[in-house]
Amino acid sequence: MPDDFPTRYDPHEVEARLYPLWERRGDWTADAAAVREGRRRPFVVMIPPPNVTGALHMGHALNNTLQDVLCRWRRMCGDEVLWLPGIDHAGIATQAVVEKKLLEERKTRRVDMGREAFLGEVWAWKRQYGDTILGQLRRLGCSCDWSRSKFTMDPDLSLAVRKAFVSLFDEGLVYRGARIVNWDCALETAVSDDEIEYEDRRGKLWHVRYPRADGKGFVVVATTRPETMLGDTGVAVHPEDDRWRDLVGTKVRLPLLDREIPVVADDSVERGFGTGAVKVTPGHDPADYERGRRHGLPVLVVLDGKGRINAEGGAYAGLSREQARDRIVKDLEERGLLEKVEDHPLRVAVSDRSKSVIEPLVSEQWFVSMERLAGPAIAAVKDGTLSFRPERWTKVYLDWLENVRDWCISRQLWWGHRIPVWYDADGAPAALLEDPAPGALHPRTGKPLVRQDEDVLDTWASSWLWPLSTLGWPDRGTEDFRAFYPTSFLSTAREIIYLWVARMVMAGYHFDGRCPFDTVYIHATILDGKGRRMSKSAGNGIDPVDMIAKYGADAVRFSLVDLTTEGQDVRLAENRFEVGRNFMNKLWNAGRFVAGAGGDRPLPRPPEEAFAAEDRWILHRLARTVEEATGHLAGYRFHDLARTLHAFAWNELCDWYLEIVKPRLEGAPGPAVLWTLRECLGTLLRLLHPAAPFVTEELAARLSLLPPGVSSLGKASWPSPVEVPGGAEAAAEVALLQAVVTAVRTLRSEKRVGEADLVDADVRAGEAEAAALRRQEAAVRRLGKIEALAVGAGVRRRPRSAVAHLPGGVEVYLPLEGRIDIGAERERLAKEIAKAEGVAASVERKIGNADFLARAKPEVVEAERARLAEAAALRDRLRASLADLE
RNA sequence: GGGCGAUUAGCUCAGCGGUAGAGCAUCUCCCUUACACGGAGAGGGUCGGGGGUUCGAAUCCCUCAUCGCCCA
Repeated sequence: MPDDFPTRYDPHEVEARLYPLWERRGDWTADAAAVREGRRRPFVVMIPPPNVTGALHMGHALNNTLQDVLCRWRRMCGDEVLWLPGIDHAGIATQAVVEKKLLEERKTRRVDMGREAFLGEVWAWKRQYGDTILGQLRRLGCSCDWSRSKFTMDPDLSLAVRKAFVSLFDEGLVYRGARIVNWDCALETAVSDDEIEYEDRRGKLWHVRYPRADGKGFVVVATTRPETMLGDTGVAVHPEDDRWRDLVGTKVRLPLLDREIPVVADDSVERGFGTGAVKVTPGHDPADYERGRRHGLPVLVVLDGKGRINAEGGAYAGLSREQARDRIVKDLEERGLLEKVEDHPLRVAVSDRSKSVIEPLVSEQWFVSMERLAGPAIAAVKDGTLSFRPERWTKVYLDWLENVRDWCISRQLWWGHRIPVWYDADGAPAALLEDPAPGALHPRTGKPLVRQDEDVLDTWASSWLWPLSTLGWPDRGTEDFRAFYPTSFLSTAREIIYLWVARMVMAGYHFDGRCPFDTVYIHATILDGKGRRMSKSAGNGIDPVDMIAKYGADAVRFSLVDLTTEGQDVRLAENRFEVGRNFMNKLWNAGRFVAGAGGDRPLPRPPEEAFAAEDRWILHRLARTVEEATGHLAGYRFHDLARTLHAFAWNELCDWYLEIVKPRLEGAPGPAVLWTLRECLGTLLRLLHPAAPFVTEELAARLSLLPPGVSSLGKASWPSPVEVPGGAEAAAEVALLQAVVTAVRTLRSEKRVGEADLVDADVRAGEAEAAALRRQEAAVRRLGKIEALAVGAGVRRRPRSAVAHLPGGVEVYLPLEGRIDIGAERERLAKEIAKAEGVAASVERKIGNADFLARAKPEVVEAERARLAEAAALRDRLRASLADLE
């Protein structure tokens, strides 16, 4: 074996060499002209753009592996594939990271340095770290079209965002207003409903006495958040609550601030909660906001952006939420206004980004009115234009769209797309496609524009345009847009079905009139070995880059593909990658073996009659494998794909074909065996190439398995099944060979006869089987380590020989006198007889059942009859064997 | 509170109406000239509990239990 074909596959050298070669050669650069001229069908995938702040995690590794598998496959099928990569500016997350860094390193806050300077810092940060994750995708082997890589804040994509905003504004679908929003006090910005999560916490329920204005005692209200009483503008009771009926329309005095507030009746009040009377704080509670609106109560906001009590809070102004609560509770207690305190479980809203407790508060924000946009997105799945895999995610998508709420799109941040709205001195807004010149006038009011809106847009306001904007929209006439839009396939995580997928569909329909993709594949969630989500904070993550370093990219990819069953979550422990690594090494060695046997040079296909039975068999199996693998890919059945290829390569090609054929490879091997080996290996490498691009490419090159004029496996055509004359008959012959060899091996192992010990074997079989076995005699003897093999219908069992009973009446005898423990043998046979009797009896019962005969499908009945015959025959033969033993 | 998913060999999971499967782990043997990241063989499951439909259920329906995710 040549030294340059080491016994172990070294992924790192191969990966480091091949990837840059592929990329430099532009193998994945999509050709719009080929599509426009009708030469190729497009297959377009938009990468879910990872955050600039991000590093590759297992979810990315899985998602992008699956996308790459499909892209590489479709490319081999002759499609013009565009897999467009890019990054998302991730407004909140990125700004938070940079702010933190500045504070730590320079003790500077963004407000101290100003907007311009701060944005300069973020851009610098983006330039430094922005491509990290894209580099990691390269290590994974992703075949993205890097020439078209995009960033959501690129000028062209920013223009798209601006265009989208202005047109929505002009259509009246975007509006500004004071609404209750989720306020993140740490990041000092509003966030959307979809960017918060809920946590169960232990809290308290404070029962507070609100004195009646008429001096006749108190109304006791229960609250989990006493500090918000500073913003109370009413007390509400249920209209049919007899306890409070006479109170409706009167007033109570708000303690501590000594403000008179009305008691109103509202049927949203839960009578069973506390005393049935609740405080109404329209400025700081979504339900109270609605109640306040119904009853015309004023809205008081008592917190500032950092969550501190503002001037409305009188003596409490300047205190944090927590301090204010303590002080207020203490003050109430001192005044005898605290009736009782109970433990009370509650769910608090927490910001996804900062993990700080969300403060609902009323503030002026921009909203997108969603209902009209949702209509076509709903229709798309109902009429089949858009489908989800697995299908059940459709419901999740529909549920959200059918109950969609308006989308708060303004963020009090600096990093992002600045809202393209200017105001005149009266505060009338104008949304403009281009920055106005100094002194420009408001297009509607004619007054000078004096200032631009300070806020930026939610990051999703650019992501939802991703398929459109990356291809040139708002210019729908670009070559790329005309060739590649709408796209084909989107693979993403379930948690962004609404955040991203639904919104992309809405944007697609609204701005272009078409659905942006036709298939949405929701990939598995990766959990740790104990079934928990992997997360940085839990410290239970497995870093894919580490795994690639340790096991190789192909091993990681193949393992992930193998783990991907339809929609099921994946519990991932590190040793799962050994499956992939071991398989890659197996392949490598199969290649090494074929090369060593002289199979590394192309040769013409020999005439049909040159092929031996095992050649026809393996080629027949290869054709089935091609069929199955193709079907699995077309159906997104990734696990099945991996399993099919693994089983063929390992359990058929390596375990049997290579072993059977070894003697034919000694000296000067004939063309049939070499050709068959090359055909199997070459086809297998192509089938595996989408999942494991590196080893397959390397082996194809080393063994000259690339078709003439083709520079890379990725450019070779996807195999089609090639039928083999006599394939099925050859398969039967090899199956018999396998059965006999396996039986001999099992008997030896049971009888403790080592493989070094050659034994004789006698096989009794019918004429057809005997003939087949005689043809395969050399292989049977070699694989079974058999000295002399006697085969025939007349073969009789020699005394004291071990016996194995095979289907079809074939019996294998190993004369091992002296090595057989008669007692143990008797026991074994008795056990097998009992088993055969059990099967026979149960099948007899079944066949004896008239209902079964009448109602079961004929082929099932037939199969059961055959099964009974087989079981009965086996039982009889086993009994005879037992009798022989006595 | 509503929805979705899971519960199959020691572990991780396939199978989803007609004889219970894989990988890993375990046990035995083997460094046989492709591979010990390997080869040969073996053991191991009343398919969460209960009820139903069916000639027949791990597979369909109902119900209970446990775990997980999403939404409110």
